[in-house]
Amino acid sequence: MSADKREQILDAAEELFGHLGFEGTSIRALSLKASVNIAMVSYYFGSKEKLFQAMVERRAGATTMALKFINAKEHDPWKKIELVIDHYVDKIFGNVGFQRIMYRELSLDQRGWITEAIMDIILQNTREMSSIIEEGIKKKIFRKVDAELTVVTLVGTISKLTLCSNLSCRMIGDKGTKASITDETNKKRVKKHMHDLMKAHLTPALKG
Amino acid sequence: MSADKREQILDAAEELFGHLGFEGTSIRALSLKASVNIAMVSYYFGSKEKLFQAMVERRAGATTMALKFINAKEHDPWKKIELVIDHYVDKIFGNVGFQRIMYRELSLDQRGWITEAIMDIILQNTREMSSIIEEGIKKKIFRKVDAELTVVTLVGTISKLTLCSNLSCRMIGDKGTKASITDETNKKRVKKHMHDLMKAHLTPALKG
Amino acid sequence: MSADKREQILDAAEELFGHLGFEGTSIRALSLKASVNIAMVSYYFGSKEKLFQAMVERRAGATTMALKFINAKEHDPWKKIELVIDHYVDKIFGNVGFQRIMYRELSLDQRGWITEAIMDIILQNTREMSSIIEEGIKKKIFRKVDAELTVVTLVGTISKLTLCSNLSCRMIGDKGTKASITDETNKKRVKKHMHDLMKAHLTPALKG
Amino acid sequence: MSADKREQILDAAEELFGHLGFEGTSIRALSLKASVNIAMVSYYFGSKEKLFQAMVERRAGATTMALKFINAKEHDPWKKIELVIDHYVDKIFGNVGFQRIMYRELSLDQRGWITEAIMDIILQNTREMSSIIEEGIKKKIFRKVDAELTVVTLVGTISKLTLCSNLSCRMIGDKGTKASITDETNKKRVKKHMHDLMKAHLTPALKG
DNA sequence: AATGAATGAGCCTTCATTCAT
DNA sequence: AATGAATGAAGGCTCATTCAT
Repeated sequence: MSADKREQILDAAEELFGHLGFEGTSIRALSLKASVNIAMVSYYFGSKEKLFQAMVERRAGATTMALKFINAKEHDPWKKIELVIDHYVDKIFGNVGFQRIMYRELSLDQRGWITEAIMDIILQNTREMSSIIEEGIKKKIFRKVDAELTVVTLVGTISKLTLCSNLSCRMIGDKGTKASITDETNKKRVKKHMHDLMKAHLTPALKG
Repeated sequence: MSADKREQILDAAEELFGHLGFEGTSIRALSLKASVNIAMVSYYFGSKEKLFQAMVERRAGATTMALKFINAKEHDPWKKIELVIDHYVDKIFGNVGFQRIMYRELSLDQRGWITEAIMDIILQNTREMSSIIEEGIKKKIFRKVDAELTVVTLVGTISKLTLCSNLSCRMIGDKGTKASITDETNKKRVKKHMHDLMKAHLTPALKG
Repeated sequence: MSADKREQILDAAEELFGHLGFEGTSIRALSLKASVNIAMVSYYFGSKEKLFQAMVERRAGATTMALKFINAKEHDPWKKIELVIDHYVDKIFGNVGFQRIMYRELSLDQRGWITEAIMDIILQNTREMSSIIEEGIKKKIFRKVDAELTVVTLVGTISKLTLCSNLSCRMIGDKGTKASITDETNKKRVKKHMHDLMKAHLTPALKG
Repeated sequence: MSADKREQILDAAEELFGHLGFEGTSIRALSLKASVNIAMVSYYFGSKEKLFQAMVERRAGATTMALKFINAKEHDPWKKIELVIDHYVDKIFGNVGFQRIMYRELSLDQRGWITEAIMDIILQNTREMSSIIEEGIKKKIFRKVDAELTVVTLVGTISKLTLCSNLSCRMIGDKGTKASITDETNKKRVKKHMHDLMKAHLTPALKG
């Protein structure tokens, strides 16, 4: 059955591209991992590059329009920020592999055709975040901060943790434990830190 | 002259590895860029991997022990944080290419031997930062925050900006201008944001 | 319907083999041209080689026994030669594609099994021609020429024109016109030349 | 040494392309035949197609301007025709392999870039022949024949013999002997036939 | 009868590296 | 010290063919 093997290849691609990079992953290794014949990649996707593209698009479809829902709801900005942080951490921590692929690709000058696609995926979410902060500022509920860089801080903190998970594990301590950066304990800790940080950052200064 | 060609190769390596990745850079392209014979890479460095290692080590030497100086001085924690931010932004923004290489390498499972080396370089600095924050907390000058994750935030914000410079330019606005993320205006804006963020984040809450 | 698709494949084969050669024609291209499924070639013919064989045999059947009729009739040698030339030119000019395939195949050392089949087709006709000339010589109506090489001349002249049609167009002039080598005007010109040549070549020398 | 292996490859190319065709010849077979590493073809020529081109150009250089010499000399047209036939037969019979490659390539629609080059080589010679015949006609030494088609006859007869040597051997008899079409005996026979044919064809008719 | 999926061998090319000079 | 030539492995991809339905 077609759909089966196609998915096997896409899964293998996500894993291998994530760990070894595009150039570091051979079609032979891919077909071995997916337990399919080496010719199936060309058969289903046409080429290695098109497989990469298909893999990005598959994941992109599931990633987009995630935060719109939150922003649309009639919460006050504080609640929205809280929800956004929780949602974003859950989403990113739940899909570390693909995150790596996207950010690595953004840092390369190969395959320019995909940069735009990836940026669109990311910008869609960051713009939602920006608009929440700007709304809070306009309503005088938030302090007048640099909204765009605040989003960078939010996104950057979480990216840092997931992209360099080995490094992050060593940075945030618990040296003895071999816990993954994405386990529940860490997830809670990160959410708490982000809530705390945003609370302090966005709360207007007291008068007098 | 030996030293000359060695440096030419290392320069070419930094540029090409930065733009195309390790696997995406061929020794042929490297030797062309460096204007040396193709056999020189193996001749001087032994192999492509060892060239990579040499390039990392060259840059690492110039990068390490940068923040120790600040921490040693007898500033109060607030001043130290301020200095650290300015210094760190300057340093990272001044060497975007090598940053990319390091972080991309950390996200790959190829060449495990180098991960440790890179982590050491990074951890050296982040630990300095951590110790500043923890000192401030102990002295009750700073609020009792998650020191380690605060460092992640600091480092993550700046990494985000430099690693995905195209994306960042589109995130932080000034849509009309084609300004680089690392130009002076942006550098000042980033420093200001970080100062502002840390001020709000670390200032102890007023007593009731 | 079976017969239909078989013919479609054979037609496509004749065209593609003619233009691209046996090795240069892929089964994929073939099935696309014939608008049939890619598996049909193996299904109907067993293999690419057997399809080639079938195509040769189909055309061979229609080609053979063409000149026998002329030789059998009770014409005098001069009339026979005239008829043979006209008939041969008509036949060859009317089927340039297959001619190309045959002669190209004869010049290759691939697929030896088919060489014999093709040679039989060709020899059948050239022997008829030989026998006409030899009959004329025996009857002292023709000069004592090298009958076999005379046939080579006859056949070679026409082969040359059809096999390298682009070249021939440029050789026989009318530079301005983009006329095909096989159009009516050229056909008449070629027949006239061949009649003229054979007349001069075969007419016995005057005595005294 | 460079020149050595380059020549070995070109020699192997001429032989294998001649016998198996361009598509029918693999680089592996080529490198085996030439006793060089498989990567040397790309190293010296860049690609299979460029090797083909180089092979054609090498032979073309040696082939061109062969007949000009004859035409320039101050012979009468009869002597010139005689010399041309002898020279042409010698040349073509001495290089059957390359002839095959050229004519096969002319009959294919692959690699259009080379068709022009080959046609130039051939046309150079045929135009010399044409001019000789036309000169003879103008001087009333030759009969008023179709000069261009006469050249086609001349060239076509010889092409026929060399391109389909197996066939030709069976056409021109001596069935018992396994003699090559290009051996001395056959060469003489062909020259004699061509002289004889041209004599008869070009001699003006006697006046009444 | 007819097909889309699947196969493994082979294609040409480029790779990092080593050799002879 | 430095190089152009040479190597064998591996690269992505296409091939003719067969399988399961």
